Amino acid sequence: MMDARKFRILQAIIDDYILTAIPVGSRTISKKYEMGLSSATIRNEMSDLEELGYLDQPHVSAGRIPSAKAYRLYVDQLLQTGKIDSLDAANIRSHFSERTGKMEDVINSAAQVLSSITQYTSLVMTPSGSELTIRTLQLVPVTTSSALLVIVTSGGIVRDSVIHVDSDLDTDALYALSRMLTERLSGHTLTEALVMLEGINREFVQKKTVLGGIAQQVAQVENQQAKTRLAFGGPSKILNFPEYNDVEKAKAFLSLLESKDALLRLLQQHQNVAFTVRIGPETGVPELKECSLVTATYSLGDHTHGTIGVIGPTRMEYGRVLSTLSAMGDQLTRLFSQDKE
Amino acid sequence: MMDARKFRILQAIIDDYILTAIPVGSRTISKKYEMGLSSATIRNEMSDLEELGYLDQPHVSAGRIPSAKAYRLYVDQLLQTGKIDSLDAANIRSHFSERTGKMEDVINSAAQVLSSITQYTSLVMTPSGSELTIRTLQLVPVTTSSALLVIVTSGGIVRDSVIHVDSDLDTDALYALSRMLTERLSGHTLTEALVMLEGINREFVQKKTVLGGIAQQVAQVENQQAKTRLAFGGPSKILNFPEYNDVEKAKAFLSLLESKDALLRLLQQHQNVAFTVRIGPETGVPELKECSLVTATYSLGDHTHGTIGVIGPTRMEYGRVLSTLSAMGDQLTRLFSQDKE
DNA sequence: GTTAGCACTCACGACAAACGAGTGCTAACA
DNA sequence: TGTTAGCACTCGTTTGTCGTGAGTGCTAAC
Repeated sequence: MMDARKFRILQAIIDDYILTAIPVGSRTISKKYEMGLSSATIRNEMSDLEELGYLDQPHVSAGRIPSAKAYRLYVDQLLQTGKIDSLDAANIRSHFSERTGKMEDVINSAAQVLSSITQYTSLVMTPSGSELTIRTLQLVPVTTSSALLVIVTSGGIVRDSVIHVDSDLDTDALYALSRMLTERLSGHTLTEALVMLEGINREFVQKKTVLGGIAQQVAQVENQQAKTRLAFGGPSKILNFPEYNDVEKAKAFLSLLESKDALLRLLQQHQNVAFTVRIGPETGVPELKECSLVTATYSLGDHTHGTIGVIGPTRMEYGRVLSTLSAMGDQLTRLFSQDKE
Repeated sequence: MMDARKFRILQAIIDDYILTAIPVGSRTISKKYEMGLSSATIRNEMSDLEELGYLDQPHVSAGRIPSAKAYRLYVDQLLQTGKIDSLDAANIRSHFSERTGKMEDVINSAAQVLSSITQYTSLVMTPSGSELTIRTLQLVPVTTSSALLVIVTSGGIVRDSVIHVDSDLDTDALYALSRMLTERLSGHTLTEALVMLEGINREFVQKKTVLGGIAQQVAQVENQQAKTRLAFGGPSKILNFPEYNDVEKAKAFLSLLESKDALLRLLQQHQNVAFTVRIGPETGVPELKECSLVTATYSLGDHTHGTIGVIGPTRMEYGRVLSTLSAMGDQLTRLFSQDKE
């Protein structure tokens, strides 16, 4: 039913459609891609391919366009043969030299680079808070009644937020408290830390306000709000593609991006797989039914993984995107493993 | 040449056009806005107004649309009579209750609220670094060779970034250094601090790496990169307006937003004026020649000012936007003056 | 199994006609 | 002298028609 020749033809159709975004006809295939077959033969094969569900026909007098099922086949093939070369590695390294160690800056910068290389909208996500272990806690006075709580976690990730503190705590007292907390909590995950903080809270009742604030903040870091965990690059890049020439569609897409929570959920779905390709309806998000989402992961060295990804039209250059993501993932992994020392 | 009646007619035309975005004809004015005048009279007046440069005519059989000059007159009138009521104050307060003290969070949240109330794209900018005075400096160890430099400035603004440190400095040493630096630099502006750091650097030659890193970072905070100083809300809101139904225009607009530097420059131009209204070409930015930019300022209590603004089509609801900005400015000012204590 | 040929379908662009919103001008009116 | 009714005119928009061409499916011959 699906022999090698059909597959070659399907591949040609997909390649052509990815390039041009216009429905491809039998003549195009027989002439542009040297198959040694006449258009009539191609036509018969295309008819079969349509029956098998790999091709759609916008209307009877137009060419065919690949279905989601076709892209799925195409991508599976791509992943299997593993033609993912890390050619762009050098390119990425050159763009990505600035070594600020702050997590937020890193993911922003990574997203920027990713979208400028791929020319698609890109997403970069930090590991979920619950997987991280604490390295240092420190309180920095801001006003007499508030302080900045800095939490340094494994992989050199820094999170901070302002909390209320009892006003009788001066800089030195805050520092002492910080050292105590660091000593006790260091090496534990945020989830564990939360439990331990309960105990500490009972122990130092007179410091209730601060400790309560800290616990609250740790909890917030744990199920981190979308805003800081997710960065994206080139959101308006989607407008470069003819399938988004419709303003309504564009608005729906951009609005989706603005509500980062939905995206976070999407990226978190398959957090442990090295590569993920979700094509059109496979994303499960109505706004993305004409988009594909390709993701890869990077490692922080200690079993925690972050996710990077690219969103574009279903007729995405999967090969190029996959290899770029792969290279970027490696780069990020290297960056964070350096930090560990 | 420009009597009261003409002005009333012009105002009606502007109001109508702001509402509908379609060229308004003489009949509409005479019927919808009860002028007690026939369409023929209005017609004569409109002809005069066009000659005076207040109205444009897309083509001969269409109605008239207000020119930039007309909006200018309209807005000046608005500002003069000062009909800017802070009606939305309660609304803003309700949206804006969360009191995280971190500057980045505050401006993001403010931008969000602003765009959700006005339904335009909003901008919120922190004061420029050079105006701020230092309150606290603190180093938090991240890895053995890097630390997070936290700079707390006047108004409770917190900036942080990772720097390299000499590896022989442990947590306590970093703390001691932090206290010393805070004691010396506290109360000085960032610009002054830079000069002083040079001196300190000569004094403690053995701490060259850290001090150098700090100086570099202070300098970077001073002419702060756009990324952290500027937040915007609802970037895709512009797509709701028919004048941006063209994908090309939309792309140009969104790309401009993505390069935050250009916007920063624009917002900084009139930093000290309470209100600014720049209409179409007045912005000086080609991409914004069909947009208006309205800004207001908020105060951090100590002579430093931040800017908030709204970008929308030239037919913007100036009155509503101005009063919303005014209310939001007050709210932010109050927020930061609380922080001061 | 492959291919040439041919009738058929149908989106798309061009062109024309009908439409109508809005104008400017003129003449009559208060 | 200012206002208004009336009317011819303009011109963008809408609607309809038609020709064109890309592409198809089917049939028959190789």
